[in-house]
Amino acid sequence: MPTAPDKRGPAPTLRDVAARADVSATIASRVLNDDPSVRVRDDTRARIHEVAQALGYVPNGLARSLRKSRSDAIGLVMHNLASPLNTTVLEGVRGRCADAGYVTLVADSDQLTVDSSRLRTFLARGRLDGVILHVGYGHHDRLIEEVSRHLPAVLVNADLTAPVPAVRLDDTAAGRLATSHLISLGHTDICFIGGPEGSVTSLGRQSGYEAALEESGRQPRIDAIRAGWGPEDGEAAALELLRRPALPTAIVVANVVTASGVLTVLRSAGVRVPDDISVVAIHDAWFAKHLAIPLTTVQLPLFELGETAAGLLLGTLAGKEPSDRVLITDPPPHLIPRESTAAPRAGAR
Amino acid sequence: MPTAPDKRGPAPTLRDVAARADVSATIASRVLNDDPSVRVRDDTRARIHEVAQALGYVPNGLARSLRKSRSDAIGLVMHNLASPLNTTVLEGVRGRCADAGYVTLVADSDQLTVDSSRLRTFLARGRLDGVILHVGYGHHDRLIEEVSRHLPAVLVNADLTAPVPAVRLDDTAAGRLATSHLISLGHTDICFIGGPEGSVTSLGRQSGYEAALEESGRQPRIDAIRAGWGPEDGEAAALELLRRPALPTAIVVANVVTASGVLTVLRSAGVRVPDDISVVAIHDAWFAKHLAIPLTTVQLPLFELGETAAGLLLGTLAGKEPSDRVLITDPPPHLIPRESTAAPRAGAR
DNA sequence: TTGTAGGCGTTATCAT
DNA sequence: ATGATAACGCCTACAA
Repeated sequence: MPTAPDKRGPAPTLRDVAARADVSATIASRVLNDDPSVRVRDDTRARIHEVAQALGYVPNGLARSLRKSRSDAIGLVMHNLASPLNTTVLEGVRGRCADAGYVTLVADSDQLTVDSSRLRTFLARGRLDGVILHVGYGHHDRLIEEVSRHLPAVLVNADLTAPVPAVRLDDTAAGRLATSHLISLGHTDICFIGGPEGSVTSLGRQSGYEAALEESGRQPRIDAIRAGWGPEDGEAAALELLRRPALPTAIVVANVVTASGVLTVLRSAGVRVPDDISVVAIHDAWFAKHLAIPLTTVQLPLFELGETAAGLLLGTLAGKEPSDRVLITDPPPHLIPRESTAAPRAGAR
Repeated sequence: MPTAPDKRGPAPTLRDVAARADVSATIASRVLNDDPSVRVRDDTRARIHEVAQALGYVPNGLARSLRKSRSDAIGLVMHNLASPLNTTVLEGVRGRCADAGYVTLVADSDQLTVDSSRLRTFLARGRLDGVILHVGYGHHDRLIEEVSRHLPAVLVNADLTAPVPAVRLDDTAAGRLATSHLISLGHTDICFIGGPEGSVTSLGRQSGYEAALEESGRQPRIDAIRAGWGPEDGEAAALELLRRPALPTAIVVANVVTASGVLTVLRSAGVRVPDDISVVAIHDAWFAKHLAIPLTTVQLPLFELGETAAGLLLGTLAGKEPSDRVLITDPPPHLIPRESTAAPRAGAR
């Protein structure tokens, strides 16, 4: 057990260590930081480490950062942390940063937008070396502009073409995969339930859906409903569908969370999945198999998305010239078949 | 639009502002910080603000923190961020801290435990004013000891009695509420599916379950299964139940995530909920209504848990003497009835 | 092989 | 009403 310095009294500084070890602060600093260009006698080195240990010396990160003008900290501005999808991205970011010796500060994009003093607190110069922005589909242009003016920044799944490096998932490929899965089961009457108005993520998935339909040849019918990313948006969209004279035989939902609501509404309406209608959603998550009916999904590399964004930022900080637009194609979208998709009923159109 | 300082060249410092405004750094500092004890001519004050604005001056948080020896940052060491339950706690913490002008650094407890150099990076003296530890049921005594030796700390739902302030939910009340709901529906043969071995959270909920049974009078049968907090633990527990010669008429599951797995397995086994068996779980979450069957839950104030923990820590930092053990009883556990609970079948025991 | 001195940007104390 | 100075703790030329 290391000797506890006990929380009484001020924490020992480098000079305390140096004094006790009978060397100058310079030597102590260089030895403790494993500076290879310093040559000290082995016993001196040992003594310094010993004293540091005994005193429970912990270097002051603030002073170090001030001196080196880098904080080894990055900021993550995140939209909707309640979504497990976003949490996965966060984990990817945090993991990669930790590997590189960086710590991660988390902020909520909505709060930062509402209260500009919070933004300033967060951006307080020196505290952050860079920022990753995952701000959703809202109108955060202003926030992005403000942040990227102060610090190196990377955008994740951003909906706008800002002059800032950005990382995206391959939404088109995902939409195409989901749709062609249905087509290969024999479906032709397929509806797309998308995200909110103006979301390029949703638009990308929709264009994949359309592409797959067109490639299938047979006079496809494009049928897209705008919804949102929440479960209640899925409920609303499903309700809208139910008001129609006839249901399509299959649905592609742009998001697994939205799909949760779709399935629940279909169930309470007595519509059987997949007998009456097939459903496939984009993004996999732990709960997909536990929904009203185990949901067939297209898995996208969310964790890698976070890692890539972090890697890009860290690279920039290390002086590399960043590619300003990255599309994550590896691993590619991956279909996870469960029970919500099947061939259309014999009688169905 | 504020004049952009452009990212070229070093950021302006307080001295730059002072020089341009033709005052000393002292005055500039005090004016910009609204020090009430400084009396300057209005035009001087205006000039300083103007220059700061024009230069795009942003104070350096590092230097300020170093000088004041406080960073206005707290650390959150979190276990299993993948769980939406934990995310809610995080949001509570982050929200309360942001209100108080603090930023939040997030770390993963497992990583911190595995790699001691990461712990040191995270704790780097000066960077954090305090730490909130939400480390789950694992054996993190060592981590907790280490952290709390360096910094003021608050524990959340911790499983051990450490000499550190701690905040807990009222697990006993939750377990009791869930169970008495079933009892009032007429159930007597009720099984409890708990969390992992040694979790005091689970133990607390179980003791509430037992208390409710005992209070019901009629020769209760205690029947508890140890499981875990993940959906797959719920699946395993349900499978175990299905191997029995006879099923109980109702189940209390200690966690809504675990319950997801329970419901899914019951469904694939053809056991109807709530006709054949009722299920109630502790903790509410957005997905509860979207599961194999909409799940009756007992809602606990997770967000408030985070807020309270943060409040306690911030209070300590402000010099208040902390109460060293807080049980959150307000709002009290709240039953949210859905479709997974009903009276036992007439024929049932 | 080791030490000295200066400065990172701020703010608090004391002086004018 | 304003300014000079020192100090927070560390790192790193440069000097010895």
